[in-house]
Amino acid sequence: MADHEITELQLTILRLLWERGEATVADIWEALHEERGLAQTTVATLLTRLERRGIVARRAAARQYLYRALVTEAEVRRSMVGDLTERLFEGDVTALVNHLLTSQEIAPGDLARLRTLINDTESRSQEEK
Amino acid sequence: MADHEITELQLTILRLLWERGEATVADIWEALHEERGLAQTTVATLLTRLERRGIVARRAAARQYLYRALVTEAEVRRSMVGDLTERLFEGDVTALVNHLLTSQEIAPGDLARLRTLINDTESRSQEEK
DNA sequence: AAGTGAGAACTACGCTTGTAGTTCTACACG
DNA sequence: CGTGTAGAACTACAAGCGTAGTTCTCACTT
Repeated sequence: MADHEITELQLTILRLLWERGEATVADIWEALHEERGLAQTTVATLLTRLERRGIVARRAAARQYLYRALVTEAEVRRSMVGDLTERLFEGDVTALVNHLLTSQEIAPGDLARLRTLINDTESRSQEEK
Repeated sequence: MADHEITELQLTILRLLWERGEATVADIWEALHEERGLAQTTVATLLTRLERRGIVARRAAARQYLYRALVTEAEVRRSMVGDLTERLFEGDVTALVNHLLTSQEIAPGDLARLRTLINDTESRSQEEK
């Protein structure tokens, strides 16, 4: 939906929201400040900005706002993977897969799993007919 | 090599450099200003910044600098795809492929091509043994 | 030698990010 | 009823980006 460009930190926050459904600034901060050492105000700022961009929404609830994501993880993935495919491989998905096969470290066992995935996809699309 | 975060415009410029090997500001500008309507100084600024970041290098040549990329297309792809896989799929490449198969538009014919790719990769890794 | 013109260098500006301090507000408690 | 305080809102700041104008420099031309 919303035009993306989700940064790492934003994604981290979104992931927490997806996990929890709804969360307060304090919730997010608690989950984050261990590893990232962020201030609560930082988290609040981030959430406010995400809200302005229409990526999350919030509702008032007893003293604190409850935030929730307006985009799904699948949407973000689709959008980001799509962008990358477009940018780097002129939209050619098979070129991306080829890249994954050749220059990424793929465990040998993964090849078999991929074959299975492909077969499943194929039979699924067969059924749809 | 260099820590990335290559933006769209930067990638566009890099792509031109990869195509040409070396190019002047004017060359890049010429190739770009049709579609993007950029000023020459803009291109120059971009190249200067990329140089500062160690992503391109330049050498003086008769009145103008010749720029060339210090990173290869494969490196950038590896780095960017790797980042994305990490960010979005916790590094699980097969999860990325699965995503491509299920939620991206893959032409039916692509499935066969993918299978071939996998077979090739497999036999190639067999040979290496 | 002086001038001009192409290209490089410098400066600038609005925007977004990560980061966070400071101030405001309104409820709960005494 | 006054006040402390938690949480929200506002303000701030350095960096990097896209974008580009302005100034500087130096090699050729007259």
